[in-house]
Amino acid sequence: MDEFIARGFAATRLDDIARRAGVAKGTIYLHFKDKESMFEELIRTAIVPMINRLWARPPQAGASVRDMMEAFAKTFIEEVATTRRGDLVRLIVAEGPRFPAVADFYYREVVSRGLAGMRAMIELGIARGEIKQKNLTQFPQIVVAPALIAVIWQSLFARHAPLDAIAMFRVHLDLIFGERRAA
Amino acid sequence: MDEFIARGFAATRLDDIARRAGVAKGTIYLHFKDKESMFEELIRTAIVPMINRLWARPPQAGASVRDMMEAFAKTFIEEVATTRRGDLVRLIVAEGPRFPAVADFYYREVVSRGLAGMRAMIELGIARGEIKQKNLTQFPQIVVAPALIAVIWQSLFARHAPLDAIAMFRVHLDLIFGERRAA
Amino acid sequence: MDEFIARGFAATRLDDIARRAGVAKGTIYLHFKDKESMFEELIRTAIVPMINRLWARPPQAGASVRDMMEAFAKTFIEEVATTRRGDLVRLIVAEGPRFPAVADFYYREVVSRGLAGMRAMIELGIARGEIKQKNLTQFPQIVVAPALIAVIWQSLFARHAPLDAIAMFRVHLDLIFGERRAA
Amino acid sequence: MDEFIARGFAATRLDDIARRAGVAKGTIYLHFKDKESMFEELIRTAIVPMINRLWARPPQAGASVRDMMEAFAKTFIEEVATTRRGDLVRLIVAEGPRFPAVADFYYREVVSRGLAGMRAMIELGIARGEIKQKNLTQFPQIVVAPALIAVIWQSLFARHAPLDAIAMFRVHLDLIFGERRAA
DNA sequence: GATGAATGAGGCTTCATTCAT
DNA sequence: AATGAATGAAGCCTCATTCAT
Repeated sequence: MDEFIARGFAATRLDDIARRAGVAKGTIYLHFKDKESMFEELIRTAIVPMINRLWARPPQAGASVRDMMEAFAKTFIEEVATTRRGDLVRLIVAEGPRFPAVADFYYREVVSRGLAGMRAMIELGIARGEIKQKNLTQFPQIVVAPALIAVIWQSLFARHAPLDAIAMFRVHLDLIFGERRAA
Repeated sequence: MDEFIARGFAATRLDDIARRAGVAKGTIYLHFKDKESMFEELIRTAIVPMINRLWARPPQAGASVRDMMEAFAKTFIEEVATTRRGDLVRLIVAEGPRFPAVADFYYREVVSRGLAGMRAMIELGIARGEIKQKNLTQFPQIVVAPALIAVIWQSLFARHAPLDAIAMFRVHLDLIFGERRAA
Repeated sequence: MDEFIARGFAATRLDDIARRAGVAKGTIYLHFKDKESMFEELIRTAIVPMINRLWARPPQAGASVRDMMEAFAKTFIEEVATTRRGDLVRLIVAEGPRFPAVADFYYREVVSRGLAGMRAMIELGIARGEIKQKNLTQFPQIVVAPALIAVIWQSLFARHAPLDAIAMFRVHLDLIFGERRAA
Repeated sequence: MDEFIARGFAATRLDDIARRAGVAKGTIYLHFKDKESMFEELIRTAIVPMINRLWARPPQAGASVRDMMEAFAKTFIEEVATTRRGDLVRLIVAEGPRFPAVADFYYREVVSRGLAGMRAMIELGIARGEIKQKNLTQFPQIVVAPALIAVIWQSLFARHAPLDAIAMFRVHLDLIFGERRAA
């Protein structure tokens, strides 16, 4: 997987994968039909731990919705955006159009579920009066958008200008929940 | 360019490019040193019209900052996100890490300039009292984030669930400027 | 090697080499980095048996220096000049300037060693009184020169006028040792 | 011609020839049928001035045969062996087997004529009593051999060990004419 | 006559895939 | 089950040759 992440599907050689995996090239074909299906299966299995990381920290009992979202964002940024898992997301964006099976799987397992969870949180926020804006429910993507920006920024522009993703996300939450009084 | 967008750098064959361009394979090498520099130069020249499209419609005289941002977003979504130019952005995200020259150029010409322009608009909005939240100035990325989401959604998930990018952006602007009273 | 000898480096096709070797084209690259290093390595390994042939027949115990030189020349002409090994020498002359590594190796392994051996023989000849001319020690090349002529003549002019290389060398030895009384 | 000498037939590009000649590539085809015939014709025309150089200095009236040969060798070494014309000889040795027309022409115009001239000189030397060894007449190649060695040495081994070709030729002439008493 | 842009055949090299061991 | 040497299709690139201007 690391090889695919570093070089993309086409530029990754089975030779390198085999060496990295510590097996012979032929052995790969005992587990996968060909390079394409290996790529698809690897992505699938790599996504699972990412999902687990994301949903690992359950919201605390008495937490505000804002705290929950902030905790979620913190997890995402620390566990995904700034790690190799973030490049996994970029890899999916990069190869998705040529691997519909990958895009499908990612949509089903990550995107739609993530958005559903986010929508639930928004509705809770509205119900509790923390969130004023009702129509946000229609577009939970908006809440997540800066997190995706962070992922892309990290691998494309970090060396031009570092981005404090957590600070950015706090400002974003200020938009949604209103600014906090004290820092 | 269309070939690169459709297949990515590595999977694109010079044969196809030549056929599409209506020239012989050898002719390509009268214009480009090799496949890599062709890719980089094509991207560079393809970005320019995209920039022009984006900054083509000047803000109207008496317009509010929100109107300006909405107009900008509309332009972006209509001229970029829902066209082949959007795939160009995705291509840059996909190949950027392996083509630093491309990422650099994109950062310099599009990202840093775009963010600077956006920051200026935010400051104007704050000065005019349209925008309450002062710290938004630090992260103009937040304003643009849903637009990027729209680009990615378009080419990865559109067939699973269509996304009304303009409506999404309006909701996002509601967060920044406060909800409008009437539709 | 035969292909390189027959056509020179540039005009030799890997296709032909592979076919002649009875392997697929790709197999070549399991043994050599590229065409150039294959050429250099092949030449190196082809020179070794040539050297062995040359130094194979040890000078007989009671032989005169002239006999030793004549035996050496006979070996060279029979084993090199009139065989494919002679074309190897011509190949080195032809491609040497463009393959310094080849020229270097040939100088080290064949030329400098050969000249050293020849110089030793000349000194022995002088010590024994067989050779009158002392300054010949400075240029052992002179002794070998007709042998090289024979190699070149063989592949360039043999069909215009055959050359009896051994007879020529005997005349040359007559210059060095003085004419023999009987045939 | 310089391009062919520097790189050999196959590795020389018509592009470079045209640039060096200060004409366009197409213009070459107004003068030559193709690359091969251009090579052959260029070699032919390049050989002519070499021949002229060689036979330019006529033997002086009262000169001894040894003086004549020494003058000839001096001319050859100064005008051919140590100049680009020497590489022309090496080029012919290199490409001759693949360009029979070249080898033929060279044999006819240079080799056979040169050997005939040399044989005449030898006979004169024998008639005058300068040369003792009668059978040298059969192999005038022997007289010329060190000159050819000098040419090859120059382009292959000069940087390993410089060779004083004129001194070598004098030693060689000592073999033929007997050593001179004083230097 | 001269040009040089365009051509496309052909060469070198890579690498996914196979299969005898 | 595992190996890795061998394969050969396919891609990039070069360059002799052509031909419209």
